[in-house]
Amino acid sequence: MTEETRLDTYDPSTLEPAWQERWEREGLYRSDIDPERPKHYALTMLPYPSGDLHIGHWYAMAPSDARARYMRMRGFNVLFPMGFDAFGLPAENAAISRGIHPSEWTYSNIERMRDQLKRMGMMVDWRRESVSADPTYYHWTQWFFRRLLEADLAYRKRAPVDWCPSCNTTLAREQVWGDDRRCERCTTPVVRKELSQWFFRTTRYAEELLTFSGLDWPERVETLQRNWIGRSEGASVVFETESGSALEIFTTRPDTLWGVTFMVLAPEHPLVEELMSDEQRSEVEAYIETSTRQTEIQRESADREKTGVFTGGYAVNPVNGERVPVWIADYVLMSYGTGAIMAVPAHDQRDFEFARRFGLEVRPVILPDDGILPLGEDLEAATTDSGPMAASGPLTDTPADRALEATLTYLEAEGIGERSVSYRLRDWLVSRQRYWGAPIPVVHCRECGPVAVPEEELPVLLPDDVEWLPTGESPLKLHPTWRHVDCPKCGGKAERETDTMDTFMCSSWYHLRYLSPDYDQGPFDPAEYDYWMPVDTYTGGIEHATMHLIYTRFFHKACRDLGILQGDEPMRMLRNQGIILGEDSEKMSKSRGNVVAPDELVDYYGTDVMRAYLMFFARWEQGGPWNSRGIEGTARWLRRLWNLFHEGAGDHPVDEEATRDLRRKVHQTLQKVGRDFEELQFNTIVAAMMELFNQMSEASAAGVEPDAWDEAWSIYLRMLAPVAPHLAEELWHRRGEKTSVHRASWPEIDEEALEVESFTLVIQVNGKLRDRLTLPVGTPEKEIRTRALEAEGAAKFIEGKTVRKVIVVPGRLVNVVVS
RNA sequence: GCCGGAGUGGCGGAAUGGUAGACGCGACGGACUCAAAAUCCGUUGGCCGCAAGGUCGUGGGGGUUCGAGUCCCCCCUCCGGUACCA
Repeated sequence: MTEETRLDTYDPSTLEPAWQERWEREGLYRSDIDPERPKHYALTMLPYPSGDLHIGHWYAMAPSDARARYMRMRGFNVLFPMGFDAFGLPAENAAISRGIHPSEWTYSNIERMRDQLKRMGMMVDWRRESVSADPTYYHWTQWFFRRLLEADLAYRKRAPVDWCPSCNTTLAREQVWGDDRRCERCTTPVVRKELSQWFFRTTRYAEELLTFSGLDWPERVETLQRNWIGRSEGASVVFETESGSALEIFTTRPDTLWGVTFMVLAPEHPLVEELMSDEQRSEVEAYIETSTRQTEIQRESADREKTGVFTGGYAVNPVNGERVPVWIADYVLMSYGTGAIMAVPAHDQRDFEFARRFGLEVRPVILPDDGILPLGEDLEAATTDSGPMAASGPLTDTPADRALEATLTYLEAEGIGERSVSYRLRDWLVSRQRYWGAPIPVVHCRECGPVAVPEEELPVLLPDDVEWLPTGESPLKLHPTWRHVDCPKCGGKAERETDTMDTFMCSSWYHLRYLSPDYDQGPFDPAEYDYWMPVDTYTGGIEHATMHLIYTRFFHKACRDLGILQGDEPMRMLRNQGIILGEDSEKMSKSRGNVVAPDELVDYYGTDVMRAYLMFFARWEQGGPWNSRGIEGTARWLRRLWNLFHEGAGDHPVDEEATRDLRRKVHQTLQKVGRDFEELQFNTIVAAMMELFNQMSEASAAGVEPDAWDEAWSIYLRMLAPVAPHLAEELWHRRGEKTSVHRASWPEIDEEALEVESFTLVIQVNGKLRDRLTLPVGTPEKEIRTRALEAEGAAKFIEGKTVRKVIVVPGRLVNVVVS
């Protein structure tokens, strides 16, 4: 190829496919276990095969690929695999609207996207490709489900769940987004439905999921997860009811126990039935009825007026023996804490509003700053005072900073309550009423209840012949024969579970399947696991902070506890790319017509230009609006680079200084590029290389030593290899190299070349820049000082003033303080 | 409301507490061309000035410091998350 293409213009359209073909033929990107070398597992989030590789995919993957390539040149044995998150709704919707089988739709999309990915020039070992819709894959998704079920980490319960009326399926809490509770996929507002569904016990790992030790994750993601998990410390306190049951509540303010004037239960609370008096029965039942209906319609805003009803029952406050009325209200949620609260209207705004609405007593028990306890009826809102406790029996006068601790100690000593922690995190709802997913490997038997499908019968295959009607029922339920089976336990008549699994279950372990996609003795080959795991660099969008990234951490920890794998965390380092917006700064969408089509750009500019521009155009973690003219700059850079390479340094007499300066710049750039690759600061990598290129241009005009020129190119092309792999390879071979630049190692920095003979001394007077001097390195401080004071630009600002102080920063600047 | 993050030229963006605006886009001027495009060279934060130079300048206000885009406090705006979570 080197001969034929020696035409002299940079033509990516011939050069790029030729190299791609050769790399594939030579197996350049195969990664195998090599105990001799340190490993590096680089991973980008599993793409959904939606049909075409869009600019967002490019943005996620091309810079990540450059980073992986850099790590490989640094001597790591790099695994950078790729696959597809192939189950999911769009495939099924295509079936419904166009009559194409979801499988056909999915696999033809995969074909196309695989080609597009190859065209990007990614360093992917395609032998390890995994597709989550393959039976050889979901076999193990089902196997994991079984293991979780055996360990009681999967369970089935009837509960009010979020239902998307457009997707016709339930959703996990994490998949309901925004103020108005919309479906994460299709933005339809969700509704509540009471259904029997499968859940994973993510809450069992709430505490452990809060620690991120040993992880290099963005602070932002950790915060999102912490908030999502929502840990609150407090006390659980038991109130006896007059009907004889124990009513347990959770509170973060046990120090206000003496201010309790009533209790509130969630309408669904199991004790409601027992507590309500005959007189209140009809009213209570009517309230329960309307509150259930209300949540079905839509969740109303938080600031609507409080509603509730008295149950007619009473409980006894364990700290003072007082009899307090028990109410029900929908501002208390069954799904948090114990579904019951003690109400302290004087110090909790929600309780306050409720008390005022229904004429309940308000009793302050925290002294305000003025030291005078107000009357409850005078308050206009719950107080946020932080004075000592008041009217609180034995704890009266306890100062605020000791109040919580003192109360907890008191409660424990008296046997009334104990320290307790509550989490906002809910268990993960994994049932989906859709066809195109991994079937839940369970059989329902009238005699034995839900029974796991035996391991040797896995996978439970999806039948091909199914009606895809958006009925709200699982399509598998409508299949004439599929669901009828014998119970694996008793042999009696039974039915298969017809729901499929949330696709987040598939993506919770794909990084493990990549290790050994053909392995059939288990989900992954332990030898591969031992060598490659954990993932060293994980890249993807921030939108998965509380979905995929919590699920996969939970999954990993659960599997660790089941003895399936080792280690506490699946992904050591995480980085998020931002979003590319349209040129109008709006989110890209077909309806807005602001979508950037990568294929067209690649046709026009080539992959290398595209890759380089994606690295350069914005801060990667931030993203931003696309600028189609900006790409010209990157294209120009590579074209000029091509030209300069072929023009050479020319025949000028050698300029020693230019030569020294060039070598210094080369090694400085090498240092900067290496540092920035480590931190995934892609934009400054390209900027630094452009700067070096500019200096090489100047140096060639000035005249440089051939050895220095040669060295510059040798280093330049290796730095370029991760960014523009095809161009770097082509020029590398044109220099006469016989092996691939992608097998070359990252250049070594020559510390000597970095040394400088002189430096610019900045002279400030009162902090303002007044002059600059070029001085030899090693100029004694005393001389620096005098030279600074005499410097022309500075002198006129010093004249006639008193020099108070002279700050000398060696090798950098002098600041003369005058007055 | 609460929890994060961000505000730097016309634009994208650079800057271990030490020369603000690297690099690129755009714009302007010039060369080449019959012409245009491409390419090449130069200029390009605002204001004052013929110039030398001066002066202002990193959302606003205060502070720490010899010195602040960078650290601290208060505020404003935008973006993201979350929201009757007891």
